[in-house]
Amino acid sequence: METTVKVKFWEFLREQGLRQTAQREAILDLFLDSGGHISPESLFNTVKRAHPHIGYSTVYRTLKLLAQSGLAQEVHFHEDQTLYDRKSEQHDHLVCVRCGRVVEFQFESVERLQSEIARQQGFLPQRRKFEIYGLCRECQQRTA
Amino acid sequence: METTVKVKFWEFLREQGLRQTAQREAILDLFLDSGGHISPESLFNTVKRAHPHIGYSTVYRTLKLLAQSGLAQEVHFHEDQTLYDRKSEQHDHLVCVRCGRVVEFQFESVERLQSEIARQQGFLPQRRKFEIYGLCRECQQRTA
DNA sequence: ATAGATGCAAATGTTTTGCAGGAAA
DNA sequence: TTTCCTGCAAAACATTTGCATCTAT
Repeated sequence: METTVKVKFWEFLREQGLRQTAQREAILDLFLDSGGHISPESLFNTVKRAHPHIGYSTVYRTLKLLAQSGLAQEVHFHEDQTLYDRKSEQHDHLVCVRCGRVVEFQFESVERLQSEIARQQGFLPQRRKFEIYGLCRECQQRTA
Repeated sequence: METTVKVKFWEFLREQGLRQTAQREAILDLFLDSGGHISPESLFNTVKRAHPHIGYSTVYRTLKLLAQSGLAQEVHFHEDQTLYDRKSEQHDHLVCVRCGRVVEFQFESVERLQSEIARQQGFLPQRRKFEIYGLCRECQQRTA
């Protein structure tokens, strides 16, 4: 079933007149394996094992393509580094400030609240960022 | 009443064994005048008028101090630049993706939703980011 | 054959740091 | 006077770009 995602990316490339390459495939595979929330840096370090000569630029460029194709989404939990998240339905995140763990959640009520607030202020909402930062269960125990 | 805020900053500095300087005062004044959401860059450009020899580093360092003192808060609406927002109660933002306008809002229900979601996942919430991106009223008209 | 893709090195933009001289306490 | 600040230039980062060389189509 990951195959389906892969095929979508190849289709996207074809539509854009772009090419299917070994590097792009390796990067896509790692991105999918990661289960989401991967940084260009760690992806680069991993992909180097299979492609020792690959450059950072190829990783960055491919990740941008994944974002354009709609398969990935850029997120910014840790201020100065971009992570790439697997795109599914609109969802939000809980981020542990100690261990960095990220848990996704999806609540109807967030959606409703967003529409409601935007309407009141005359905004036409397009997307949102809802991130709750705190301590996950494990880190609470290690602290207390 | 801005004076009160200023006094708080001087107190903070004194407690930390730090000093009150003309540059810090100029930066604080501009930060307060801006009404929030100011970038180091624009603050630097403005403060240069009164202090032609001031350096970027002084601006950055002072803004960090303001954040540490609890008077300011770093926010990241536009991916690659940090803005400094005046810290008041926890509040959230609507950001216009076209003109960059930022509107703050404060809804009891966001607070409740945050607690509810965190509880369900076993997180101890500390802070959040809730930003709705879209078109403000004016930009909708210019588009449609 | 031809438009694209790659890898490298150099450039970018933002933020930080080292340091010598200057100022607040 | 002592400790902290400042401004400058240089360093650090993450990310992007120019370009000559390769490669998928």
